[in-house]
Amino acid sequence: MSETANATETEGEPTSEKLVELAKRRGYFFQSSGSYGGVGGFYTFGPQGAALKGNVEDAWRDRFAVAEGNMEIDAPTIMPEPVFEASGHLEGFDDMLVECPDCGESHRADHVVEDDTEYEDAESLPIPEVEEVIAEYELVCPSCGAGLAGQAVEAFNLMFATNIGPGDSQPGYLRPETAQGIFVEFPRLKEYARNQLPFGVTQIGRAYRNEISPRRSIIRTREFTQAELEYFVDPETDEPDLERVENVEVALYPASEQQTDDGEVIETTVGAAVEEGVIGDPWVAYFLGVAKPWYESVGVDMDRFRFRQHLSGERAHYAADCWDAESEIDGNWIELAGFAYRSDYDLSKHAEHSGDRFTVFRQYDEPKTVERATVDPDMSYLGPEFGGDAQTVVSELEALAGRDRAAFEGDAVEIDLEGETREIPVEKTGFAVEEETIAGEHVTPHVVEPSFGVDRLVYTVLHHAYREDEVDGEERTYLELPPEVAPTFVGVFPLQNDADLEAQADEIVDDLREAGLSVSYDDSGNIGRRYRRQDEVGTPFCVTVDYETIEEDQTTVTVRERDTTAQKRLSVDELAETLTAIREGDLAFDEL
RNA sequence: GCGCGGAUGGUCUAGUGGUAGGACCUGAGCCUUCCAAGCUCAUGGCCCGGGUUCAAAUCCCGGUCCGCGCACCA
Repeated sequence: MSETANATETEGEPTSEKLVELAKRRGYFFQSSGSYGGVGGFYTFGPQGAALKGNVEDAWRDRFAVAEGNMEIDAPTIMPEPVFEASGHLEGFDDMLVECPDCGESHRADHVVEDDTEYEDAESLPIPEVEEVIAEYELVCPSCGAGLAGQAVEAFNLMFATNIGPGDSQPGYLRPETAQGIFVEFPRLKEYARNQLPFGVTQIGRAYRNEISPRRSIIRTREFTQAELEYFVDPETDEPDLERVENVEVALYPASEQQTDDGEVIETTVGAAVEEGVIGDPWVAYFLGVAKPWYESVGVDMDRFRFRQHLSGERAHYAADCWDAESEIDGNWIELAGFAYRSDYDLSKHAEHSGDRFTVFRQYDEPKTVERATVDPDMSYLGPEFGGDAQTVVSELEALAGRDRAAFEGDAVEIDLEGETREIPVEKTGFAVEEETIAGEHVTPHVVEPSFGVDRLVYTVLHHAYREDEVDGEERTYLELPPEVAPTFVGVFPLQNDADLEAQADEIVDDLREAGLSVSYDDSGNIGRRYRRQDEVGTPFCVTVDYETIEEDQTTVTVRERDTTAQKRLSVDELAETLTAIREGDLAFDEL
């Protein structure tokens, strides 16, 4: 796979340019709203692209939801403002930009302030204050040195804002990641998991970011598809089953290697990487081990694939360890997925903001018995006695019972009420020491988050599948897509314009479609042209009906394989069955 | 958001102040017993707006979009 791949990389225009052209021409993807001049950062997947993307999503679902025993949900793309107040996107997703009046460069205003003043967390300052600081310190443009005083600082939030319902009473935002839709519904989702940790919830869907500068076709867009898994674990008791992935070979690029000049990618196994502490968190290691063979199965070239650890500065403060899956495109590494241990950050934030309970009850092996001091004050006494302060008195009594049981040993208990010491007869407090059985405790689960970018993966799969070779002296372009994800699985052709051949071919098309295969019928031009057409969209097999097919008793057709152009004769009766087996990966063309 | 470069049929491209040509693709037909062959015919285009001009696809300005660099990428 890799030899031809590298050959196509070495000369001529970059594969990306040829691929983008092919994608446009053959219906993989193209810029949206072209008739209206186009709009930056939005792409439409054409017939081939939509099928490929759908197949990739199905493969992801099979592996990360079905095979892992996780549950999939489908949440809205619009959520109300409080969700993003809790998640931190409303504030943290906001960049402050200031433009230089001389050279026109835009800079992060908070960075300018932090670099040249004693302020350390300028991002949290309100904008007018940042403007004042810039004026006060006479800060200058980092590029050209011109004064920035008096320049407006603009807030730029990467979330798309909208209004829910008529008027502007309820602001909402298009989600900048699919994850919040899972976190927000946690209290209900944990019920579906029967309150048992660990459990995982997946979601495949669109997310939106109003990027300042979308780039490089579908690699960085404003609307994109994510496939995310939020795996909820009990941080004290749950451990991944590393044995299942310990022998998976991985290429790791740890932070320590990135920080040296001649840092190298380490070829190792998941098991060894955990043992040697290269991967800090075993859950992250587990999912790296699941992801690697999966990426290979959908067509990512493993010679152009690695896991890169985030540098400490790159990592969110709550994340213990974070790795990205990366693929190489024309010499550049792009992020395909992130694997982060997010601790209880997300659930705690939503618990705090919503007031709902984002915990799971962890039952002790043995119930614990504890003594607890309680009060049950006689309000018919406290009310008349203390009037409006009665509730304060109750609170004081409760607190006192918790911290100083001995205070209730006499006939009266003393409490402090606004600096004044007051006495209350113990018999009126309802003081009691009770034995209580505690069966367990409420735990906020920690979250392990493998988060996949689907569009970038589709791009990588196409890019890594792109091939140029020669057949009988003629140049050929083809996509070496794995049969499992190829948008069209088989082309069916009559050898020539001939009513009998066409009739037989039609019948075969019906049979194959009935068997659930994606079939393309083509009877135009000569046979070679039709093969090349299918090669270019990556159709793995072509079936040709010739005169032998209709003359013989035992009807056969030729089946031609895309990558080698080799042909074999197969009986029509077993055609659907054989091709289905190949698509399922149970049979190889070579074995026919 | 800034700087540089670009935008001509579906795709790739030639070109000039007087509204455009090629190649491939696509469709119809002929030919053709397995790899982009040949022949005939057909469809289809100057990114948008303004300005200069008798006349603008061409020159100028603005915008949109694309590529690259800077910045950004929670």
